[in-house]
Amino acid sequence: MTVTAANSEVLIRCGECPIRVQAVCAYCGPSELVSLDEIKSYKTYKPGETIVWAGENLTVIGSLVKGIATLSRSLPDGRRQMVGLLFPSDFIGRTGKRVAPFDVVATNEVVICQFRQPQFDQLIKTTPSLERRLLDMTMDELDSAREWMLLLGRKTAREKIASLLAIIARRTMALSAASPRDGVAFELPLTRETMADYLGLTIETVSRQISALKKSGVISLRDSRHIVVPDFIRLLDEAGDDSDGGFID
Amino acid sequence: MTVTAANSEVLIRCGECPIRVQAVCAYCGPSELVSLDEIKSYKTYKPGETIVWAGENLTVIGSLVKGIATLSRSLPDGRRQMVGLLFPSDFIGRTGKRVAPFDVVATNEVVICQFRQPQFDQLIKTTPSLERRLLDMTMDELDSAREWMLLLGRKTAREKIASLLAIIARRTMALSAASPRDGVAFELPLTRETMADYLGLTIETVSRQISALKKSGVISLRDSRHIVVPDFIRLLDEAGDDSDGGFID
DNA sequence: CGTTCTCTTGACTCATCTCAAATCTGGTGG
DNA sequence: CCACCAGATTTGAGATGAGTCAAGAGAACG
Repeated sequence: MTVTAANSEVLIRCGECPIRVQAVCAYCGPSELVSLDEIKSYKTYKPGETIVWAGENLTVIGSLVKGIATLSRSLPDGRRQMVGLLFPSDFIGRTGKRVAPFDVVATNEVVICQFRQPQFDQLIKTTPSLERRLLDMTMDELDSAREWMLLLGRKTAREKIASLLAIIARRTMALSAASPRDGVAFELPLTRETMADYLGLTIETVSRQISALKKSGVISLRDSRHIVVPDFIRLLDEAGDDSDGGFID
Repeated sequence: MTVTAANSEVLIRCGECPIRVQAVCAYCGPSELVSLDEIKSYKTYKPGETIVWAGENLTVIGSLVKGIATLSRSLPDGRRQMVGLLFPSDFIGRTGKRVAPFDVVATNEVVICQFRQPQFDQLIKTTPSLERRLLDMTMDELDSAREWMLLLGRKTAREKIASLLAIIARRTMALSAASPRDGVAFELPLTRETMADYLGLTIETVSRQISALKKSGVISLRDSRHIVVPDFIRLLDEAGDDSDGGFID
């Protein structure tokens, strides 16, 4: 209904939405989708644009439809830690909370299916299928956050890099249905700086460890953003997890 | 109903339960409590006992009633990271998941109000007040986990120690309604090793940083487990957060 | 009063950070 | 097409914070 002039986007019906089966609305039936349709609007954010400021009023609630956004938080002197990566279908915002605990920043062009605040809060109270889906998604995120805590607290720089590459490689493999022993190639959707913020390292250490993994033959680079992994199992070994634990699910 | 012989405990009615107003059952009405009463039983765990093993079948679902438990995960070579601390009223377990992602270990004598698995899964589907409370609790835990990621990834050893002490001090102050400029004294409920596992440090570094904070006059020790904080604001400064952000809520 | 566990402290090592410079990349305008 | 520039990345050299190894001091317990 209300569509901001600057950031408007083609309207999509929920029925044709690309993230429909995974987003917060995944368990909704047709009539519930109609209710959602009434309170949603699409907003587009430019690369680098801050969608939510930590400490400010949390006004944005919705589903990420397209693009990648980062969740992060900084110390007063500028040290920054990413605490989450948001992909299409991930939920942004929190019901019943006024102050945003973290920054949300668009890394590339991002489209959000944004719900109007009071209406959404109301809707979720009367729609168990919404609430259940949100609970499942939140629990999954909690598990990944805790997994990441293990990485941040206990892994070496080399293991951190290997873990991150393994996660991205696995997502790529899942899409192409390749076997672990085949090679995988993918494009890094992150700059060295974003990787550093994610892993709790400096840019220089990230760069050095990538070079070291290249020298060991664990990976090879076409250019700085295109990684080739000849043996996925080898990469997993470098990540330090049990070969069947952690990141395999 | 079913009470294990070895670990039995005095039965409590939900109405007289000490954690009633904060636990997963907080939003339940009287009739819903009756349903819970029918599928719950109390179990006691000894200090050091592992309540749930990571990677094993997740059979325990319930509320921590008494004691403190830790959530942690280890790398194959033994490096361990705590990913959560469970206090009375915290929820243990996860609906609809077979494999436990983390170890749950009792640090002292722990009592759990344990629900029978299939019945609880069923109950939560038909009881919105349970589901809503669980969603709120899970979101709070997700926020704290992410807060902790900032600590693990970006804080120095001294800041990590100060942050942990600040959290415990604040909880103590909240109970006694003391003002920040007053002195606070409390007993550490954790060993140096548990603190190290929590903060992503070694025992020796924990010990050294506590000594350093003592030498700076930020804290003083009666003995190794009894901390006195003469000026809470000073402690917060050492924690590195914005003085009004982060751990104040 | 040993025994055992927790905690502290010292000396040294090493991984990661810091500071600095070089290289590479893509884009812009002439 | 080329020169130039700004941003991203790599690499080097040195500093340092935290880990490792080892020993000693308390405290708790039987």
